[in-house]
Amino acid sequence: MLTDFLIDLVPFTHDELNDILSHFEKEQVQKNQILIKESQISTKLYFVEKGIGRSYYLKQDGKEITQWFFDAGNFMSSADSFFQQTPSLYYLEVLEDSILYSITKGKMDVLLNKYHKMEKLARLISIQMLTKIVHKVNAIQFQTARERYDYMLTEFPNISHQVPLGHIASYLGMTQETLSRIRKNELLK
Amino acid sequence: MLTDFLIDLVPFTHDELNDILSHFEKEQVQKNQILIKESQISTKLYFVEKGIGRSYYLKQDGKEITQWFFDAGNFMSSADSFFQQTPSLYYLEVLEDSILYSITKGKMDVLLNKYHKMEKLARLISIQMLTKIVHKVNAIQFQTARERYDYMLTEFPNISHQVPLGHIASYLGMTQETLSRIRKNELLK
DNA sequence: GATTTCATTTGACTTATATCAAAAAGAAAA
DNA sequence: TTTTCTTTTTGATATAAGTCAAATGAAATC
Repeated sequence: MLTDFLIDLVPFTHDELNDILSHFEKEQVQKNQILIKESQISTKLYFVEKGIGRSYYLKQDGKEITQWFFDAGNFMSSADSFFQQTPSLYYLEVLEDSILYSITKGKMDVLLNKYHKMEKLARLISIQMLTKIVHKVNAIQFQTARERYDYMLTEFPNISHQVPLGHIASYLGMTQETLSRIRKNELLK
Repeated sequence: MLTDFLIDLVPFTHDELNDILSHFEKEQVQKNQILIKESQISTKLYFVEKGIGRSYYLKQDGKEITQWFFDAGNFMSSADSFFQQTPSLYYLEVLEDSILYSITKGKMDVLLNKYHKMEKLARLISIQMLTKIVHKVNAIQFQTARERYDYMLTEFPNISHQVPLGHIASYLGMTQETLSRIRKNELLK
């Protein structure tokens, strides 16, 4: 699955691909395990082979705000913390028992320096993330709570019914109660 | 200024830098000129030497929503449209008489293929943009109208008093009237 | 300087969503 | 099964921000 993801973006040769994959490690992590805490500097980038992850932060009043969901088949990270080695703005956790492939910052730098194509890959992934987050901003900035939920259903169809209501509500910038009411009305439509 | 921006991110040699700069063109554009329209595929990436730009889109009811401001000293583009050659989600316009340096997609591809370091530069710029937009989402998602305005003042101190009120209001996801009232109260503080 | 045009402010009223509190439903543990 | 704990739903009320409309102010044009 990771292999497919990589060659879809950049035409690596067989040898290059094997070299790159050998820098990753397979990790089995259990539900609710935290991969990075807020203010820590991220040392690893993850690819979600199986499972679901999310990033979140705590408001002053202690409430968790989900910032992003990471579905299987995607990279998962506090991207700016990993690439720029700055303190993470988020916690990163796994919401179910999951299988991840991880690569350390050191090994990633080796690959980025060794392969021109690897830099290209990293650029393409960054732009993909940028595009996705732009979609989220557009959905959240000027839409009603109901329209935001519709965005959620199209952007994360799998996730929408697999994670606690409160996580989704905070991701969409609304309260749990509001989301519960929206879902109820959605059925009556 | 463009030169400084580039060498700050990647240590290009003198020759590399000259080669890269020779692929850019200087453009003088007038206030309110539109650089890309929604649904067009972006052919150029711009660097703002002098002036201010913004990206925006139209809601169904015809209202303009500002998506981003581009201050002098930054790249300006519909990034996903330029790099992925997909239809732009936005209009891109200049808000004052400006001086821009532009590079076409074709020339950019030449540079990206020629220089490993150029790919790195593009990656770093993409991640910078990603970081900035993440900050915006955080500000907008769960803060009051007043707090959002405070974010605006810190992220775009120069711009906050140089562009029409309505542009800023829609950027922050509030109405013009609300922003006007916030500014009034801000003075009384 | 007067006039038209565009941008901002102010006021009165409405509404979507938040908040607070409690009940119901579902899941996990005993 | 029963008990306990967690998550979701429902109800009543409050409030921040939106809408509509008019007034004021500033800039551009005659």
